[in-house]
Amino acid sequence: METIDKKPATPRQRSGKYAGKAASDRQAERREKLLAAGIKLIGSQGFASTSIDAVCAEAGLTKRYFYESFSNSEDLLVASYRAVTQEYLNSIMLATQPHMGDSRKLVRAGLEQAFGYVAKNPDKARLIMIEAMSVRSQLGRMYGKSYGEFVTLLVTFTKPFLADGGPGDTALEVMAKGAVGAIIHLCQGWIATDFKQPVEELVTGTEHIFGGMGRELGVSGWV
Amino acid sequence: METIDKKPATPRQRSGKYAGKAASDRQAERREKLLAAGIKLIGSQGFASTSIDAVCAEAGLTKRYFYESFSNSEDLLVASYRAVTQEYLNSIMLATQPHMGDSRKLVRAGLEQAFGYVAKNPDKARLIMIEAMSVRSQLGRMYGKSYGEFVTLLVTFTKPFLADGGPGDTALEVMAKGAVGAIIHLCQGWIATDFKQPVEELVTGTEHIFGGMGRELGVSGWV
DNA sequence: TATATGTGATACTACTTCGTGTCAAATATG
DNA sequence: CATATTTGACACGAAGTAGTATCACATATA
Repeated sequence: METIDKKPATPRQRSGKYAGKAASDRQAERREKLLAAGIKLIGSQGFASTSIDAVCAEAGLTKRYFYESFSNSEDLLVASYRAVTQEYLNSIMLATQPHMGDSRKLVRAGLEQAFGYVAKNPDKARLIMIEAMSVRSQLGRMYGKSYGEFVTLLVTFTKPFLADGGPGDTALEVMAKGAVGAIIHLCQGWIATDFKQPVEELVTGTEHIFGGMGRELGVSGWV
Repeated sequence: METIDKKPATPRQRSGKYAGKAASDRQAERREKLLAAGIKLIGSQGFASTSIDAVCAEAGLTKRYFYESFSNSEDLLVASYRAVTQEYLNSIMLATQPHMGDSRKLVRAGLEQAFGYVAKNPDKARLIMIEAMSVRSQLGRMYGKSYGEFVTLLVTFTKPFLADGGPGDTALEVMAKGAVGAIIHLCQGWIATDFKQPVEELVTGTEHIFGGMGRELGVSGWV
């Protein structure tokens, strides 16, 4: 019983194709479906009451494929968070692109998109602004990465308009973080009260916050 | 079998006292213990991973007494949130009391306490600034009540220093909400990164935000 | 056609937690 | 002492979920 004297017929070679698609494509497709389902469910029902089973049902897949792409539900939340944050930031960058020369127009366009996106995508907004907080273990990383990108975006936008003699870089960074916090907090309250307040009021109010910061920093056009 | 002919001996009268204390006192005492246990556990481990059993164990009581004071764990979270928020706001009011006449000193004292409290009470800060978000059903109410009090506090502080010709009341309110959001967001990031950044940097940076708002509003001493 | 692999439905185990119930010991009062 | 209430420890059922395993069927290749 020490040797195998008969090979199991023929060890067939397979390309990995199925339903006309390559294995990696099918896998990526499944991951996308799960991500979309996760965003929808977490954003609408909350992370705590979204089970893996429910996500799979929404995606039209089974648990096996969930664990193929994610190791647990927190993993899905983090992935969803990063995907939506990216989309959010991109949409803001796109909206501000035409106004890079005029700081006032830049701010207004940016804020209109920052609040407008939330109104148009309440589930996604809930996900990135509220539910993301649920993950203690990943919270630090999240702040470091995605919110950090938002802050970097703001600092990048500001620098070209900056005069000398304002606060140092450290203070500038804190101010940018604070500005991001102001927007997020206003959105959270807005979401929590079912978007009752007109978007225009939020934009205008936030514009004043940015205006004040512009004055404080000596930005041309605001002083 | 229609009449009861024999009274069950003597229907004793009891005052309700036990261990030398009145019933309502004992009950309030138990509630306090549970609240303290809840604040400690939710603040340190997070709401999601804090079970009612654990809270009872921490409080040295049993589940029966939990349900005597709270109807479920969310109820405890809401109560904890309100208690800590109250304490937080009171501590800020106390710290600013001596500087009501000088807007610059007022802002600095307020900010030092706003951030100082967080550093001194990380668990409580985590509770009110991070974990409180976990309760979808109560979120609206929270925003309406306790954060609203913070905003009101800010508007109240600002009004006496206000000149004419600034933005309207609606914008002022949005600005105040934004300012609260800036502080909260900075605290969240600070907590998430284990208080690495020096508190002085946060205070100074936030001071600039308030300074800018002061300029924008035409507050005397800031323009 | 025969075989290997991908797929989907579902079963299953292990675990946790909630909310309630039971029971004996401790304390107060007639 | 006898009785009623309060307390604490623990038991219990119901429900939900995570993660794994099983099995029949579909699809590709020699």
